[in-house]
Amino acid sequence: MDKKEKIEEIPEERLQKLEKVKSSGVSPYGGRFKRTHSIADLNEEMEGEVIIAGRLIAIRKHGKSIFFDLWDGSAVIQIYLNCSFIGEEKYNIFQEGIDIGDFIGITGEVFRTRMGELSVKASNWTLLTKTMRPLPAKWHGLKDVEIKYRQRYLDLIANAKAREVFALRSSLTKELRRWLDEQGFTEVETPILQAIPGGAAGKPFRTYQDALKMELFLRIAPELYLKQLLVGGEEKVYDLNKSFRNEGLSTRHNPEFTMLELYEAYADYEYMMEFCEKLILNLADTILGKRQITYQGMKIDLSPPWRRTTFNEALRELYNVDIKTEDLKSLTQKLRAAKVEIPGENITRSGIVRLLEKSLASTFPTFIIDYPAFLCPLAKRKKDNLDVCERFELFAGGIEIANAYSELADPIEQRKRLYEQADVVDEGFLLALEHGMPPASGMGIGIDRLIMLFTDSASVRDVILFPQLGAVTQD
RNA sequence: GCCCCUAUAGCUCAGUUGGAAGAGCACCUGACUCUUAAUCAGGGUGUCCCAGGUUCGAGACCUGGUGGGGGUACCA
Repeated sequence: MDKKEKIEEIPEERLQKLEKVKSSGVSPYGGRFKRTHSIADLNEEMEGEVIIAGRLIAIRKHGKSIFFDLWDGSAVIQIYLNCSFIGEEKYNIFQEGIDIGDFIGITGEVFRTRMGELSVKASNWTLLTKTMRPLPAKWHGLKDVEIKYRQRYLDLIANAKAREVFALRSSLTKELRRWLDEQGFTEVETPILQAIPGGAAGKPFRTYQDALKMELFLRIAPELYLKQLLVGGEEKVYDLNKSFRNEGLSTRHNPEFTMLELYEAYADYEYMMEFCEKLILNLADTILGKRQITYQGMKIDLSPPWRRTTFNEALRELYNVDIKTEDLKSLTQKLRAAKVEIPGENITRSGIVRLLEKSLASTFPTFIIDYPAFLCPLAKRKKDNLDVCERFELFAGGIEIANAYSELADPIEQRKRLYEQADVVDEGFLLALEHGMPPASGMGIGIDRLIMLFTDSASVRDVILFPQLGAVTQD
């Protein structure tokens, strides 16, 4: 597809209008434009002229006068363009050459129309950008989800809900950083390109470093590096990170996703549960201003303390199985007997998580605690029950939100447990542990999922500006 | 990976048992100096996702493919 063909795709009438404004001596693309106000700033008491700019989003032509709506991201205001006031030449160029979608600068006085609408009576207008394609939707909104995701800018123009979600996302991460700083945490950055991806079970993306002639992987989690910082003397660290997992996509999984991972020395998972409550409640209070939320029709009360139930209790309650006395195989058999569909040989960690997710679509956030040790190789075992680890996961609205544990600091046991699960292990991490890591607890929070919960979004794609989609066909 | 649903105008959608591609808005032409989903008169602007097949005839039926959605699997 060459450039010439691309130009031919632009609607003919837009090309004609472009020529029309050019031949009238109006530049179709402006430059720096000094505004005196944002549109939201405007009010009736203003004296003299204001200068504003924005995108023309609706127009009502009346022969010798035109009303149109100008939007600048802060607000919308009506502009009144009058032929005899602004002059016939300027009026006619506007009338013939300007479209919905164009960016316009306006100079004029604020006034109220007979119908009572706050407006600006234009004494001059400036074309700032000519638009070559029509904007979608006026009052249908934009519904085509593929266009929403591929051309997010159109979604942001057409749908207030989309603007709200991403504004909330921005203020949430901002407040998260502010609060963590207030708690004495240090924000750090850890490698995205890793030679041995660790800290989680996901399948990594592969890449290649030419200069070093080595295969590298995009990280699946920052965990092993953050723990090395504890060895190095940091006591409270976090990495608000993008991690990457080369697996199937779903309403809850995007291949690249945002996660908060934090570690605190001298803490354990009991402490971390309280910390988790405080962290999420602070966000709910400051960002949402409430603790009662609705997610996909479920009313959820965030008031603390949140329910805690052990992994074993949860499974016993739901399926009458007791993992204390069974291994993975008999657990799988019992669950099958309880009519749980389990493909493959044995149930997996994520299979169990999904069972819990489904059954915990409850009205309270719930900590599932004390997981079987074989499900968490990086967590510390409980003193009084070595088959179980000090780990919790937080579920709310049927979504897995957080995952945390008391960290395993024993390098000998850590080496054993990692090699039980994988052939290639990050020896650098084990070497660090051998130099001594203080007792600590760490937690990961799925930021995309937390935003889903806070914005009542059904899909993770609705809270990620540019979610991963398939290839566009070029036929 | 597997199963189900889905793709028609710029947008939102209709299209009957297979028989001349439609509506509203947008857009274009004209009228109109306080409208706000402006109004009035006129105009259809289309690779019916793609490639085959069945048929006298396919937007519709069949096969394969692609994109999208949902479910399921993988995600210590």
